[in-house]
Amino acid sequence: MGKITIKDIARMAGVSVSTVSLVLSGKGYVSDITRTKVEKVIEKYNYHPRQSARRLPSKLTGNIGFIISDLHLYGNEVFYSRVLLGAELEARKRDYYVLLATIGQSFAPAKDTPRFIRSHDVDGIIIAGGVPYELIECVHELTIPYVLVDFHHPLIPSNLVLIENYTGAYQAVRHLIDHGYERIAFVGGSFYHSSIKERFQGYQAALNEAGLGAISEDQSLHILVDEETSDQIGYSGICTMIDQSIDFDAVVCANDTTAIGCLQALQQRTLHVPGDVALVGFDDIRHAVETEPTLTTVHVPKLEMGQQAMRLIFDLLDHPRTGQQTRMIHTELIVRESTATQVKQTEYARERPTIA
Amino acid sequence: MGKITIKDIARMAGVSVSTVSLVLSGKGYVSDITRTKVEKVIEKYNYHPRQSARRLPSKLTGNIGFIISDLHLYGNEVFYSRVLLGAELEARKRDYYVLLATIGQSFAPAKDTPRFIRSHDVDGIIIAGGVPYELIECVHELTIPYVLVDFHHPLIPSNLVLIENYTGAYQAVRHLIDHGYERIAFVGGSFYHSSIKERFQGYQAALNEAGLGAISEDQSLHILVDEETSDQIGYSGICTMIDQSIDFDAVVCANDTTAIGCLQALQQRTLHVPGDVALVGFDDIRHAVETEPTLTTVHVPKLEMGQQAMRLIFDLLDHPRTGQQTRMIHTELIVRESTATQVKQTEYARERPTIA
DNA sequence: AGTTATTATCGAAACGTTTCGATGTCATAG
DNA sequence: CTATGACATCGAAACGTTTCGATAATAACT
Repeated sequence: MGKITIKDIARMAGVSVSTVSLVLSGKGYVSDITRTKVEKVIEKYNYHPRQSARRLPSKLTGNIGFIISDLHLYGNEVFYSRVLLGAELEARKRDYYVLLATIGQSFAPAKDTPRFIRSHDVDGIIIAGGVPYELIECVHELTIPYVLVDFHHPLIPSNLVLIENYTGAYQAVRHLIDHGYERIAFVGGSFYHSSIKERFQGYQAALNEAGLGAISEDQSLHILVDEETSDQIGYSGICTMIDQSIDFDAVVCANDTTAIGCLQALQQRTLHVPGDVALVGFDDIRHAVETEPTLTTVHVPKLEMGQQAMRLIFDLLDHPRTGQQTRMIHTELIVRESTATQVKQTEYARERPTIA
Repeated sequence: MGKITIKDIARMAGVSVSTVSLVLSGKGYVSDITRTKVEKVIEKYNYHPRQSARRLPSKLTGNIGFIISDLHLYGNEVFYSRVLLGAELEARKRDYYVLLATIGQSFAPAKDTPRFIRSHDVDGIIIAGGVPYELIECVHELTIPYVLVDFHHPLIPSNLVLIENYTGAYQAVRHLIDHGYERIAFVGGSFYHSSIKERFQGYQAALNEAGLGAISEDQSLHILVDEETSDQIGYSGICTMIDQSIDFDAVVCANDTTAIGCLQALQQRTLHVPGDVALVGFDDIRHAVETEPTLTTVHVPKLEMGQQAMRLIFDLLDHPRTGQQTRMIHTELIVRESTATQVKQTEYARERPTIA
């Protein structure tokens, strides 16, 4: 059974190949009679045009490359997997495919360049999360549009999809202050990832504005380790502060994973959350509702980030002369048990998978 | 800058298009002089043939579809993300791309069929983890090869990549028995996923063989909830057993996620692991080394599973007349703190990301 | 010297689409 | 009655490769 082609359909419908193509694309003029006739044959043989043939005459490939650090995709966080899903959902609408490439921590342009770039197999590129700057520089040289999600290069202007980290952290700290907490610590990883830095700045701003400038400048309350943000950092951060008899009544974390590390350390040192210490995360990963107590955190709509990134790519494809764009994704504080003593009740993650 | 084509290369090297193609593919006869000349031009202009054009004459697309339940990909487990990475690594070697599709818990053939199947855009399909049987039935109807990873249909014979669940669980239980544990419980989820059933059977076999048949048949020691295996099941399973005053000194879990749920419950009820109760997981997910205590578990090489699946697809593509194949992936017991009281030391996950 | 292999190169067809321009048909307006 | 324009259909070129068969030159046999 050799695959059915447009020629077969044309023959069986008694029309020319071009007419079938016209029906397929909905362009040009086709009479209703002919259209129905052709559609019936297409339906009957379950014909679908072959992409590779379809893409040849047009200069496009119908693919978008999605690049992510292996560390981000295969670490504990499901964060970027959901961004990927969002991108895929959006791509689907335009019949585009997403090609995935992971990239290590170091980057050598010749060797590590994702092959879909070398083979001209994508019409656009999405880069999610922190990656080596060299990669961005390399992609910037290309003639195809690209979008950075939750990251950016300090010098190169790019199309961006960013989280409102500053506001999110600000609101989290504000919430703590409103509930009477004062000695609020911050635990996080490397500022290489600008999101972390912005969260820290939002934390400082809220303190300053509440007249707690002393706290915002008290370095003994700031655990800022220069490595990838992780639960390890949270765990050891808390241990350090306790061992050094630092006085704190709340902890704001760079992300949920860190917060979970903090939680473990606090519980191991028999400190009660939120009784002795309140705890706030960031991201609202699924795990945040599975801890005991559940975690107050700043919700980040991951799916939406992926969708926005893909839409931005399409916009750039449709309007090549557009300038650089930045799209902000807004966040929302989700108050759970780790900052408030309430009646416990089963709660589910805010973001349910969208099936399509 | 219109893209460079094979024609441009031919012109600049002063040879025919076919000769350039010959150089590219390494087939046929080309003199060393010509070859070097052509290669130099290719190098100079950084020419790479366009896939869509390349794939047209051949009947193949150069893509492999990877289907996974959204629940598996976006749940807490990183398990199948690593299988995907393994598949991608292997695909890369043959210049194939992996197209990802997620699928919900229910499946309606017309609506939910991944679009790369409808559009004939893949040469083969890998299905990872539990999916609705209808999907397998649908894929089975197709004329392209497909491989099931860590799952199978009870009636349809397929090409399979399976884990040695039985042996793995057997060894885990054996290990517990050897260390004097006797009242060994089993906690797990639905048998819809055959891996879970096999693990349970391995558990029973080890007990029976050690003359502990009474335990292997004691249903009060078997928490078998008919839903997706999760940490919730572990948590509530332990609570149930304790509340009913069931006597147990060890727990074998259907997977690590469940074990982590168990651990939380045990610790909350102030039972010491492994002092009061020993705990064994399955899968060796990254999280297993981040718990306190670290988790004894059965290591499953996830990357290798993906690689094997992709290699199997290629084998089937190369030798179309081959019969159904099943490839077993072997497991290994990793003893950590949750079953033995040892000096604690930092340990890293066994499976480091392979960067390529 | 003549036949046959082997090596080297090339022209042209083929792959399955889209799209451009040509050719008609048929109303409607002048 | 003829010009115009909208509608309908089609043939053929084009997209960038691979591959088949042709041609030719050289080498290796009788």
